[in-house]
Amino acid sequence: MNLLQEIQRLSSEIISADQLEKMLAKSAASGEALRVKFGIDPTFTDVHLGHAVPIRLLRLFQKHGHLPVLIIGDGTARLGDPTGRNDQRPPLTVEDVERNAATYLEQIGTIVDLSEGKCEVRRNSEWFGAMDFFDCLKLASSSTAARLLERDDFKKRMKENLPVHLHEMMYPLMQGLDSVQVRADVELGGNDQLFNLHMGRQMQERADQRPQVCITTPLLLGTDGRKMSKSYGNHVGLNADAADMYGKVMSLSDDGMEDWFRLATDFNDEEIATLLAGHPREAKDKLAQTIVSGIHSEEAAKAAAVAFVAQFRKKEVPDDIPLKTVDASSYSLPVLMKNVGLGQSTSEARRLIQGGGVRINGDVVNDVKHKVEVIAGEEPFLIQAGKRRFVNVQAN
RNA sequence: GGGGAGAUACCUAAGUGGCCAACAGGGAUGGACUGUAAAUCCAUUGGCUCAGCCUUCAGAGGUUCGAAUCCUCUUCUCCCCA
Repeated sequence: MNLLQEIQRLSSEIISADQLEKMLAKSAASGEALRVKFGIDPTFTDVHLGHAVPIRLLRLFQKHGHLPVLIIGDGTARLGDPTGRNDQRPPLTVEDVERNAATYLEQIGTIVDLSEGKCEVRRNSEWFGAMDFFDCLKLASSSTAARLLERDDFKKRMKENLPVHLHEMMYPLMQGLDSVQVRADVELGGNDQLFNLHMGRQMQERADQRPQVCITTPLLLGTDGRKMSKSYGNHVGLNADAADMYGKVMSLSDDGMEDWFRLATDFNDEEIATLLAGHPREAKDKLAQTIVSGIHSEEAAKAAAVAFVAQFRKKEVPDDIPLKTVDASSYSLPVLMKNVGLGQSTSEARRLIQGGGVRINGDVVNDVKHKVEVIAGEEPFLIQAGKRRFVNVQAN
């Protein structure tokens, strides 16, 4: 498989493949690396496996000698890419943005080599911070309302009578200006970024630059088959610990495995076909171990797999249970549970108890009035809530 | 600027004076079954010192024995006209 084919395997749309082919050929001949732009907005801290798909593609370019240009959207973060949610994002402070950016780079660094000369990291506040209102007007004049309203997300919201704020409409222009500023040859982005990527092309043309090739990557769906999102809890965070990550992948629906193998591992198509032909559980174990190995280590992945089997198939109690201490006293169970973090409120704990989901030292307790004596100097005892929350409790 | 419609719990969405902590669906959580898959079934889904009490229906006031429901003002959104 040549590079172009490999790129195509990991992408859903390339504008245009012909242009990319020519660029690659030219670059190979001249030895001049392509500048491959990828932008991220440090609006939150959790980068998940879905975000990793374009980053893995970026790594592919890097492996072939091209230069990743990572844009930290510390300017655009001020507004956040419009998503159609109508909740107002609280404005991020400079510190938030910096902290998020640092976390992002750390997590991205597990996939792409960020070292000097191998990668270029830019912040778009570099140019946005220097613009005054008249510059903004000039930026705004580079497109039209009709053009911007073509964007799916805006179109949809207009149709549903939801607000579309003016500043949101500036977002694609800002992202486009990034491309002009860094003279991108190629820009990568998720499926939903196509419009923004196009805007970069258009704006580069206006600035007399060669328009970038736009490549979008398929959306990696969450473990439940819906869009991967932290708010659905169906995501696999890149900063999750090995055990958690392994467990999350194991909860993936069978239908999702093929995509996950292709987009989140390095197996080739034949290997994937072979794996999928076997027992789904075995295939998923392979998938989970491979993903955990890539981000943590092979040993961590093996350990996670062993612990997982023990805990969920043999229903054993895991080894590393957090120990919480409370004042020695007599507690009603719901209150004690809330105090040790098993539940947000006593009402929630009460529900868990009534639902039969609470065990003390292995025995189900379904009496909400159950009293627990925590006595100084005694061995800790175990409270389990649901399948996977364990806490040891002891008097402090 | 003028006129009209609307804001209900995580989401969608009923409710137009007492039967409302608020129908229904989704989601989520717990349980059964299992491969922490899917499908299915059951329960729960504001808080608390839990047979009771307290705080919720955009916000602030008001009417009433009693308001998510009626009135006034405010904020926000959408539509039509200018």
